[in-house]
Amino acid sequence: MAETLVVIDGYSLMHRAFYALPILSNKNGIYTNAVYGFCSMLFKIVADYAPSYLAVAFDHKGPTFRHNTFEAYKAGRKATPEELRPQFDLLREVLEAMEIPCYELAGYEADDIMGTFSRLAEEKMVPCLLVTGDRDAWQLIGNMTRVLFTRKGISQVECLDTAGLVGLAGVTPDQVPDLKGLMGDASDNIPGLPGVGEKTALKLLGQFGTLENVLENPDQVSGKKLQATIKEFGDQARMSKQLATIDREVPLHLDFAACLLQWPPPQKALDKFESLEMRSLLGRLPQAQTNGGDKAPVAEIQRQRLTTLEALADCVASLKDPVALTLTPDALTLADSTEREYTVALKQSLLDEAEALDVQAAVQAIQGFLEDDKRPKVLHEAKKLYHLLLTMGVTLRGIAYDTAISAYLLNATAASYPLNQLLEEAGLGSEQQGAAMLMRLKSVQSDEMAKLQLQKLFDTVEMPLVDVLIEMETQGFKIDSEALRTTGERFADRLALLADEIYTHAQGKFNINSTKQLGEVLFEKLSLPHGRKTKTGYSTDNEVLEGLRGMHPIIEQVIEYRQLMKLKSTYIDGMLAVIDRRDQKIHTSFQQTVTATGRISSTEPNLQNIPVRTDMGRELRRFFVASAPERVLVDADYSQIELRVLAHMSGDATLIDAFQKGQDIHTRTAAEMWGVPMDAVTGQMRSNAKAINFGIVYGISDFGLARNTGISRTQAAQFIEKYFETYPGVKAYMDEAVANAKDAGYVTTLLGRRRPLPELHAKNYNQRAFGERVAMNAPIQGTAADIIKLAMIAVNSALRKADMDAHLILQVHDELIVDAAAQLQDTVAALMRREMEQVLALKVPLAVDVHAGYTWYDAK
DNA sequence: GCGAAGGA
DNA sequence: TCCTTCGC
Repeated sequence: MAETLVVIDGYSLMHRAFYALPILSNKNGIYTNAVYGFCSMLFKIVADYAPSYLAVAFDHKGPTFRHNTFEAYKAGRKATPEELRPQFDLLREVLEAMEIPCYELAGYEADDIMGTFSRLAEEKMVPCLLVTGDRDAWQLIGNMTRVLFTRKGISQVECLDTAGLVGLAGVTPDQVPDLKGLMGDASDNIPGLPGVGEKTALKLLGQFGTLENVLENPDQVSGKKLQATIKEFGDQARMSKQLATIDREVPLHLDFAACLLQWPPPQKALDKFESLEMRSLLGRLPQAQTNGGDKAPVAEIQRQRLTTLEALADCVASLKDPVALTLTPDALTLADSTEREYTVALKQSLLDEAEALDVQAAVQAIQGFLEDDKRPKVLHEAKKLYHLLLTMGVTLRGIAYDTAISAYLLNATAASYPLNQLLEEAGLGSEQQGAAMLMRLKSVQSDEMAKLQLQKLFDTVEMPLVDVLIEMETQGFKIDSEALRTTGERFADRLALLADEIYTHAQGKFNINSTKQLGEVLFEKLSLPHGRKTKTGYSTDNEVLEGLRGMHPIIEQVIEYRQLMKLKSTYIDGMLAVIDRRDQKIHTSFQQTVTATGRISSTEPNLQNIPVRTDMGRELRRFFVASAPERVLVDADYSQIELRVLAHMSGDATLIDAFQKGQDIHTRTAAEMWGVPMDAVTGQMRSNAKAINFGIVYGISDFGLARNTGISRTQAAQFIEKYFETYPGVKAYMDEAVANAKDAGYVTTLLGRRRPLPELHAKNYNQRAFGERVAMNAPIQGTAADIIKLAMIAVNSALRKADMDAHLILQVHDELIVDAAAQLQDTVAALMRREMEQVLALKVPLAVDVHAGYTWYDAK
């Protein structure tokens, strides 16, 4: 088609886009999903139809000529959602930048403008394509005019010409207003004939051709009731038809020359996409014009449907490694590096149920492939898939590439890594999420990782770690649930007693767990002096309560109540709730793509925050036991790993010396800071030095240090200064780390793990200061995380190589726990110490403490 | 500092 | 959602 005019119904398409896409906001908190969807659709139309002219028509706010005819026209429409409304102005900005004209006119709707456009186009013999979800526009279809109808969401569209319309709706374009006049339209509040729906209306039009003919010959209509309706409501039907009839003579100058489409769009539009974080759109523009340039064109994927288990089995046998695989409730898809995707529809799918295969059967058909570790697999969130397949009796092996983990290495600060978003960001669109797209994503990510030198970290640390984490999760941690339950009951009794005493002192019952109510009781009813306030009331945290100790007997009881409550609810009831009935074990989930620093986290339950600091809390570790009576737990933890890493990375002579001599680091720090011999360091001095070392490790501010030690902020700042004088190498390293980070926009660990730091260029001082602390701290904590990950891989591999009856079951940041046969206790202890200490050579030795015992309490 | 969790 | 508390 030589030249085509495309006119888009802006309001309609924005609505479709808005409801089709999740409400996403960009980093400035601006909602952009509808604008994005609109543009995505626009891009697709341009790609598919290559129009010469393009315009967007909008409804004008305020009444239209239709309201003069019928007051209630479009009454009762839902208000535009809060998240959508501001996007219309944004869309206009985008369209302006693309130099695409927008038309609207007081008193008219987008339909009328489209109708006028299409009349003009027909007069000029220019083919015209109208894009809208509004069925009214179907009446505009003609020789030169077609309607692109958004069926569902924005991905499915249908291009309708006259024949297509007759096939779809059973009416000709001319009859569309008649149809609506008869049946009405609830969404526009057009009445039509009462009791006449689509079926009756179509029947009548089939018989009489037009609405007028129907109204003039009511007696020829079958059915007494219908005849009466037609006689009584004839005028209403005429008016309804009139309302539904599009005005093709809008008094508006429609300038085709102004609609001449620029493609690719001008640079200012590309900048606009960039600023709105719609970079993926850029990748869909013609090659020569893109900014970055090297995005692969999104080629068509050839899909092949597999409908038998035999075909599925043949398929995996024929695919070249590595093989990408996705499994959703709807479908199993497979692909290798060729551009073909094999799809198996699954039973749960509502569509094609007859032809669909059973998941279990499909998985079993390729069990050999799934369990073959010699067949590398590309997956998204592989660990999740592993557990899913395990419930079907299949052990997933050969996990070679996880796109979620790759995305995490490329940007560790994202909130999550959903596949559709990754595809979108990679410029691959978000609609198709099968194995072929997964394969393409891998290739985009691999290029990115190569550029950022993350390949080695990915291949030698993160991917091998997946198998280790899987094994740990599968092994689980045995719990003495009987004893745990008994203790829970004891705690409950004690809590009830405490509550009673607290109520007596408060002269009345209240909810002690409610900080609001507790604050009111303490600071209003009992008139105790209140300290800090939070946003919503008095602060009642432990620090405040400790300050009130001795002022009222209720205080100590509240403190004890708080502690017991925490222990009972989180650690007793919380653990009891997640013990696997089959094996009396807790199987935590390790998250590999969550923390900004590179640590792993543990959920459902969190086994990385089991109490150890207080005596009562530590007692709970007695319920975490070896998996059988003749077995033991071997617990190995790195001593001061972060400070050792700091010594290595900063090269500070004093710090290195301290560790090489195996000295107590806090005592040495105190001795250096106050210029006294180590044996003259008092408990207070050591404890202050410890607080500063703690602050260095966790990147706290002078403000935070002051809070933790109870000294003033100024004094804390002086302490920090003094620390830096003591360790000038550390000071120099920290300064350089911040300067480098400001320059590069990110920091890295020893193994090259990256953390982006946009905060460093924030206008706000606090944000910037925060960024600086992160720049100093993240490489330290992140490197420590790298090291223990290496250690996990090394320990696991050594245990497996020696085929020992011993398994890693837990990691707590600087600590690894192995469940082992009792006779292996010393062997395993030695193995763990060796592997952990030797995993990486630093300028200072890595020291590991190892303990063993039947319970976790005894193994510390 | 980070992350997980419970309770209101 | 906020507050609090547990670990590293």
